[in-house]
Amino acid sequence: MSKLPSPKRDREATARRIVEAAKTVLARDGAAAVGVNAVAREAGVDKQLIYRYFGGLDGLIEAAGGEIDFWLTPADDAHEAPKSYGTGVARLMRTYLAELRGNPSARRVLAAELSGAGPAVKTLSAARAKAVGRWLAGLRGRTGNPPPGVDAPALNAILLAAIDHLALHEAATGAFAGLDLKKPETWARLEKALTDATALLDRPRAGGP
Amino acid sequence: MSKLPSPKRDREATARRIVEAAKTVLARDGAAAVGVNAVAREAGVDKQLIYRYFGGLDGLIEAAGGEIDFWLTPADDAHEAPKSYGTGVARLMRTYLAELRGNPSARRVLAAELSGAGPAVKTLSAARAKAVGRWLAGLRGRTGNPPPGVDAPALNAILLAAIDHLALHEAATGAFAGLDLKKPETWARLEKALTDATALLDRPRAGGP
DNA sequence: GCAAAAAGTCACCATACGGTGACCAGCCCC
DNA sequence: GGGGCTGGTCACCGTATGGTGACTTTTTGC
Repeated sequence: MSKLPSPKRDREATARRIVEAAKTVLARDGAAAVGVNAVAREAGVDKQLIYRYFGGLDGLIEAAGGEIDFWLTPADDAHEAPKSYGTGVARLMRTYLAELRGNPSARRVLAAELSGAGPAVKTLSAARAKAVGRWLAGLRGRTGNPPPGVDAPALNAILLAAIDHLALHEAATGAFAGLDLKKPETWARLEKALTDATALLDRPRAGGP
Repeated sequence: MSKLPSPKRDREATARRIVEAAKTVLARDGAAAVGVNAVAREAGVDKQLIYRYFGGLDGLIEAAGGEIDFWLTPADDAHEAPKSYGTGVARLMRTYLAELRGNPSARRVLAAELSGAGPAVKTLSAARAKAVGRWLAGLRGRTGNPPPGVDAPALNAILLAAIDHLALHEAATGAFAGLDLKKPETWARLEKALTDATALLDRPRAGGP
């Protein structure tokens, strides 16, 4: 047998385990905790291997960053076409919000981007930006373009930013701007307000008819 | 001379310097950097004093947290009453956005809340929540209440969350949801979209007349 | 079969951290 | 003056980090 490596002493498998451990640590303990020792410990491997295989933490992060789609399981609920661009966005926002609130790992990655900790940031946010872009483009393909005179990208960005921020605050502080984010009814109100805001996407002008 | 303490060996002054140093470190290096050693070094003081005067890091944070209004120089532009609740909120949001974008220390504190690093979070966010609450209440006092049927707190929270998040992303990654946050025209678009969204605050119902 | 290369492990270094105890140096008051 | 008291400093401990060199064990190629 020439090509199949025996189960032990397999470089590729070990490198994979290291990358996986890095993602795990990032998701579980946050960006600040991602270090050579912690990752090696998580992987059950000597940290020396990280230096050998990836040239250090930076290389590891770069390698791991490329694999981070795991946190945006897109939930492509494309099964039926929405009535309008705005209602499509509304549904997408609700889906995204639910996904984010139920996914601590995703929130950790989100927070990591903001903290600006280390070189992980740019690779992570680049990957995420691409995913979000693809996502919105897909929606536009399904529902047609928003009406002219409406700056859909700007409004979408605002809604997404709000969702990200509120989900982050739910986990970090449990409150925001006087709202108790631990109560389910607060989230119902926020969801409704979010949905109402998407109505702006379907008007030719914000001022009304 | 009975009451004036000599320039050295003044407990109150030293304690003040320590608190000041803590705030400086927090604003300059972020929440993760706030530690006994770093603060003592910044204050030019032995860390032992931190334990003696504040009982440790937690006490210090608590003492410093109470003083943190510095980053929300409120810019109380109350000089003239706005036409409606919505336009008042719009102006307030614009002011807040400008303040936040121009104040790196404020952003650091904001990010600190999200990172959930250490015990600083809860005191900080509590102080901030109180300030924001006072702020919005003041506005309501000047412009009257929003029309019924509009969930103003929820929408305000969404707008504030979006502003926070976008300002944070400008500093951390320079982009969000496909928008280039380094270009001034992007911010003009966002400001306009934000302003448009505040129009929802003046309608009795989001669905139109 | 055997040597070389590769995979994995161990021991160590310098540094920094949070935390604690002992030690000086002024001040106040009896 | 001579205790106390208190503000301030120094030295140290245990632990954890990032990083490096030397070592052993396995796999591979000839």
